[in-house]
Amino acid sequence: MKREPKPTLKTLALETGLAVTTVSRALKGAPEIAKGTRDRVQRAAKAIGYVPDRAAQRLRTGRTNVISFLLEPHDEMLSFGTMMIAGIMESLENTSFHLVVTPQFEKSDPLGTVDNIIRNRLADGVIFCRTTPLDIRVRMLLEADYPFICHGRTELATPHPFVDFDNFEFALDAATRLARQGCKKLALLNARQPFTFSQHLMHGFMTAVRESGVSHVLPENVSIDSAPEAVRDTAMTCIREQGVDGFVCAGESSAMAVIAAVSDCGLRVNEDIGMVAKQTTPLFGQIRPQIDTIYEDLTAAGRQLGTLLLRRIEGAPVSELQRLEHGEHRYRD
Amino acid sequence: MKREPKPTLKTLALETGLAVTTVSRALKGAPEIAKGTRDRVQRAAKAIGYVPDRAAQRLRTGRTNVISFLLEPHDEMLSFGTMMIAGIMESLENTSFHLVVTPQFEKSDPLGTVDNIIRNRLADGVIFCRTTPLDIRVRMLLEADYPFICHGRTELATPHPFVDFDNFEFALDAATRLARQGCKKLALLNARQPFTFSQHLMHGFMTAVRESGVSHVLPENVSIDSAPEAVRDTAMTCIREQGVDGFVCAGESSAMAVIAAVSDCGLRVNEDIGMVAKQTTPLFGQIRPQIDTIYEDLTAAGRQLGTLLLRRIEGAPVSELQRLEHGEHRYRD
DNA sequence: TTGCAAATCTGAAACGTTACAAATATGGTA
DNA sequence: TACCATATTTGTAACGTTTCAGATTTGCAA
Repeated sequence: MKREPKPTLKTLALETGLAVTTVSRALKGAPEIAKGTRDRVQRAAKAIGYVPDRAAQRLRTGRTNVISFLLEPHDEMLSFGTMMIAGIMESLENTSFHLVVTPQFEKSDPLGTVDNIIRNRLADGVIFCRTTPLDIRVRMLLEADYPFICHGRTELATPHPFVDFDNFEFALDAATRLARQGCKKLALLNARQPFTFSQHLMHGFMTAVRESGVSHVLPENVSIDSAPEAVRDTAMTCIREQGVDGFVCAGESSAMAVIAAVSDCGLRVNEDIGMVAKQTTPLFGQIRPQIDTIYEDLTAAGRQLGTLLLRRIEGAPVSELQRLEHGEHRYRD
Repeated sequence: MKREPKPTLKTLALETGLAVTTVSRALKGAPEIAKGTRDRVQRAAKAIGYVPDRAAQRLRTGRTNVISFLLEPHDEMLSFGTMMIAGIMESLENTSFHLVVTPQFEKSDPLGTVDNIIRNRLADGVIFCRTTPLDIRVRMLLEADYPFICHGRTELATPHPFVDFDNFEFALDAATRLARQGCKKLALLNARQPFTFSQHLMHGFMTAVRESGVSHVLPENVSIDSAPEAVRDTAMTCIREQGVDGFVCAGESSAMAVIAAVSDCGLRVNEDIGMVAKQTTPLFGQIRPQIDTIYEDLTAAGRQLGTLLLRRIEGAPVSELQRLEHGEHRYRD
């Protein structure tokens, strides 16, 4: 690998006849460096294309200029990761931060992953998703006073930065709409138990059920993380054996499975069986028959997560770093 | 942020009564360190949870222990990124490498991104996708003799590592199948021109068309990157005005758009209009009506990319670092 | 002219690691 | 016992940056 020596502060010092220290300070615009010198150094730096060495900076200052994003690679929603990442990247543009994606296989203890980051100062801040009510990662990071932000809320007493989607509202609106459409028995295809947002979904769903007086079913063996085949089978059982005529789907994947189930039952979506699903990709608007959806913008969420985390790193108070986003109705009519 | 001082080589040296140098070499199992000493040091390291400081190593050795993955965040196939990343991560497990995702907005010059990586040695190796026949990134990296691997091939004279999917074969098989099913006029929903694999697709498609004597259409205003609405409109035009009765879809998103188009024309997929699509997510198996697909395993591709790149970094010859993967037929019968 | 504060600039040390040359210990042979 | 080769360990320097304390220069009042 060819390597013409990279320009360093020393190069610049030689070039300008100044001391390394002076060059360093001039580049970051320190006020005790004469204006003329500052300009001269900065011009020289631009000219030879100087960029500070991250490793050296990191070694010296302890700042890594890295944001670590914990990703469960086999997430049910494949597009989830990319959209989040796209958003985070946008928020990091024009900063010196790099985005490191750290695998967090669910079975392998999240503890180890986070502990590793904390103890070896692998990042200046951490972002993660799929938050649980008593999330161990949140507890560890709070304990270490390490900057982080998560997608989803916890039930912990200590407030912490988060970005969440209002899943209560989503499920409430969705179920209410189905009831208004005349559905008599609703099913909720929920997220997996451990995640906080599954409780929000459930709560919203049950509130609507109660308010509108319809009956309901909560399939237990299956979640939006389950294999689509399993979801489809469960949905068919709901339809055939339990008289369900309306589904609230918390994910696109399970929505497709429900559509498949309806079709495989010889019934028609919307006509015979009502559906409202959460939509997170534009793609889903092309599904036929079209269904009512409520849109969650994950790229925007990623952008928020990144932006707020940067603020957190700069020391902003937690109270300014909490966001609850709302869904956008995309109903057919 | 609480910081109990991280154990370093010095800590270990004090603890064991050895010199820092000795500790360093003992930890990497250098043969000139007495067996007993090595064991002692390694045990001590384990005990206090010593992990070498990445910044210091990087500064000293020039090795970054970083793989940079160039990602176009607004890719047409949202799941693409996550699946690739999942694969790359798997290949990096149990190595000291971290995965840095570097944004590569298509309009913003890829030149800058790659040049930055090369000049500032931001990574030990680079992975990217959406390769073009005369890909500028490939040329720059070859020129700099910088380790990299790409998803897709080029037409450059210098051989280089790659992992590609046999899109020629895919399009050939898909079109042939449609012709056998009795379709008379086929359309190819291709990738965008600039990418090498669009030529492979075209070539495979045309070969099948020629061999089976059917007629064909190559919609030009639209690609698998286009908005689904545009694809759908084009597909409807194909069906209504050009008599197309079979589609080869190079992507899931456009496949859904075609299904929508067929449905919106009041026709039935498979019965009236034949389709074969490339499938890259399990989700797509739930689409109704079911359609014939050929499966491309992107996670496996990511795994390959990572593994081969690591070999490249270790100096393996290019000839061992080229792979062409084949699709897996998922036909309905 | 002298003195002194303010304005600029500089040198040395340190972050944690590895490479190199050199020092010491060990064992065996003359 | 003296000596040398081998085995093992050590000290120093360097990677590129920032920080700290200190050095030099400048301008101006006395």
